Amino acid sequence: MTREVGARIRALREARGLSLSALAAEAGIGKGSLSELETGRRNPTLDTLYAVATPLGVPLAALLDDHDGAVIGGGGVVATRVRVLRETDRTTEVYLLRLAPGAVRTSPAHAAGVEEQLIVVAGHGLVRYDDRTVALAPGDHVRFAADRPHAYEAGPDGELEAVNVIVTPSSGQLDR
Amino acid sequence: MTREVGARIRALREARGLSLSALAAEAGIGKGSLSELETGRRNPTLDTLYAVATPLGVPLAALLDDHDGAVIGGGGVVATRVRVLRETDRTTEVYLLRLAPGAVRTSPAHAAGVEEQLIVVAGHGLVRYDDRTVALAPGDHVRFAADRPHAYEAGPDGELEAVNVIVTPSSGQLDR
DNA sequence: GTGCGGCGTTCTGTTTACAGAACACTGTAG
DNA sequence: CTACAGTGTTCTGTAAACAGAACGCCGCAC
Repeated sequence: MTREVGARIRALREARGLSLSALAAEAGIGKGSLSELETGRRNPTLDTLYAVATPLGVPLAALLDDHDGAVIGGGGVVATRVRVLRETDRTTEVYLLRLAPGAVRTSPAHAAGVEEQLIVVAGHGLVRYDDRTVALAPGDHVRFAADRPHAYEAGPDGELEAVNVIVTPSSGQLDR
Repeated sequence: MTREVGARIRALREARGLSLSALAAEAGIGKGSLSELETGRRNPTLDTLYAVATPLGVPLAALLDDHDGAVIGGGGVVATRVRVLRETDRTTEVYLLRLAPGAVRTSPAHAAGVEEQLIVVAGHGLVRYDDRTVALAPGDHVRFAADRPHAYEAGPDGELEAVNVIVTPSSGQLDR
């Protein structure tokens, strides 16, 4: 996570032809801090992130990569965010999940009212929610409330690939 | 800044009917940390922000409020982000600036290629860039390269209100 | 060759974010 | 009334983010 953010900052900085020292000076932070930040060895503070984003001329979200195409994965699981649609009453996120054979993706409980759906594109596996375990095969569709812990698990003999849609209700005052 | 983020977290938490203790437990952080974070007395770490965003079921950007309608101001200056349009080759941001009488908004140099425009809606003031000082009156329009430090200044006898458009070229690898 | 200015990294002491405990407060049960 | 389980706050020691200095490296001038 910090590694990705750091790499993104370095890419943005180099794209602008700025030296590390120059960006640190513009941002008003120590260049040692920026060096360790870019190499992912620091867990930056909100202040620091903001200080860096400003002279780079990008919104903070660009550093966090919280947009379409974000890749969240790790540990045999790759989740590519295909689409985020923020509407007044709900946010819908679409991911393409790919799990290596045997890999498990566990999710903590989301907020109340969050619903997940899954359509298997390829491979076999399991999804666990509540006390149920449901087998997954290509073409299968699952829908469940995601306000409890749940997990996806790829079968042992092949990659599991699936489309995952998460709908989060906005509970009123999310947007103003 | 930390104050705004904290307030937003508290609003999201209460909207979901979660107690502070419960959210802290779900996020895996100390409840003292969350308390001080929500009251704006802490400058949270990237890890902490991410830990809090996850059980709330929102993307990180929702906590940072890096979207349309964001209010950036402070110190006699209020900047309301009216619109952000992110395209493949450039990002365009539109702000409505309001400066209290005598207030000054200084900007550090943005990245190379960034261009700003200003249309004065009401009031009088000055804009400084390069070595030039240009007077502003209602209806006036200014356009300049923002890759050098620049400043807006409201006149002494009334609020200055203006539309500010900032165009940042994407320099290739910003989006992937 | 010797300087010297720039680069990014690593090192130093100070500040502070962190987890968790102790705390004060409120409502409910008995 | 006391006991208690819940709330959010403030306190305490530890880990780490911070600014800035010191360092090693490279390229260029001379």
